[in-house]
Amino acid sequence: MNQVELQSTRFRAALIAWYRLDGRILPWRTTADPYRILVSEMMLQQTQVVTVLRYYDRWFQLFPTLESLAHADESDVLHAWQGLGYYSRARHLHQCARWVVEHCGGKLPCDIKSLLELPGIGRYTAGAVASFAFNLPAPILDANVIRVLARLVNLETPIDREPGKSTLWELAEHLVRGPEPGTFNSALMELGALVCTPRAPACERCPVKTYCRASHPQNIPRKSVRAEVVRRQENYRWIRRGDQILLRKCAGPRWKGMWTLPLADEIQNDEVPVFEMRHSVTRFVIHLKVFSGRAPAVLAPDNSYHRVKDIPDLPMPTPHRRSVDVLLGGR
DNA sequence: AATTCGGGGCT
DNA sequence: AGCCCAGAATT
Ligand code: SF4
Repeated sequence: MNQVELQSTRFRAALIAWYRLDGRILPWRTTADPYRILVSEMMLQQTQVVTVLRYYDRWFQLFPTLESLAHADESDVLHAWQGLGYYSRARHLHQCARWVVEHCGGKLPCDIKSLLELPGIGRYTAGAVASFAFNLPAPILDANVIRVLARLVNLETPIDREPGKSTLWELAEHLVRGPEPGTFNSALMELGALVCTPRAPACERCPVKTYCRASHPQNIPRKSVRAEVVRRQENYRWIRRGDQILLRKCAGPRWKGMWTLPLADEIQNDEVPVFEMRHSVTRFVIHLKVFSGRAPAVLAPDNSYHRVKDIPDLPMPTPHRRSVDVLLGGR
């Protein structure tokens, strides 16, 4: 065994030993069911653990198996995802379930290449399913692992473009080729979540500090400069006809398949909003304003009326759900 | 390679 | 107020 391999072997052992003692018990860590692993990985994309915990268990009450998800209506799937954001994840997960039930006998594939062909599954999620559900030595690279590995090798180039990205993938690929690849990947992520944190890493209690080359870990990872924030205003109408409200079904890509208030095309200077709020979509800060309106003579093709009692069951993005709740509650 | 896609936790 | 988060798809 050469020097590098010897170091790697000890590194893996130290990290896994720490994880067994200090790792958190999370719902998706106490199962090897590929469906449950997949749902957790889809929900956790760009979403913090505490947020996912509010959705995870309820998901399986609604869709206990991959097959039940495959047979569900997209509207119900989006409704269960309501509030989590990045709704294409829900639509892709639904499409994924239908594909696997239709073409794979209801069993998720375990090899990376097949997993990558499924909708919504990229390099990270494929590796996560392969390693967590099937215990295969597939690398993962998420925000936690990026931070840990970049600091370990003191990577000072940007981690969100080449050649930094490939450097990290190769390192992850090398390290996972040891015993218990699934546990190792979990441990790597957990170190990033609990010890090797973004602002102030707790190096003094780090189980792999003797392997770490970062001189100023708080300055790593480095990222490309992000786009400037752009402010936008969006105007909507509150149109009531008896016990019904006019809504619009989004055709996407933003909020595709979900219901919002109908867009207002022209606002007169003297109109005063009946509701307003700010919310953000990545680099956009959106000032949402709702104006009272009259029922249009001709209904736009994507608009339709819905009874007040049915609105809770429609999938709606958070800002519009809040608008409707306030406007209905404040009668 | 750059941009888009949500929403909330945390400092 | 700004940064960050178990990323993927599209352009
Ligand atoms: S020593 Fe510090 S910077 Fe290095 S891996 Fe551990 S926590 Fe992160």
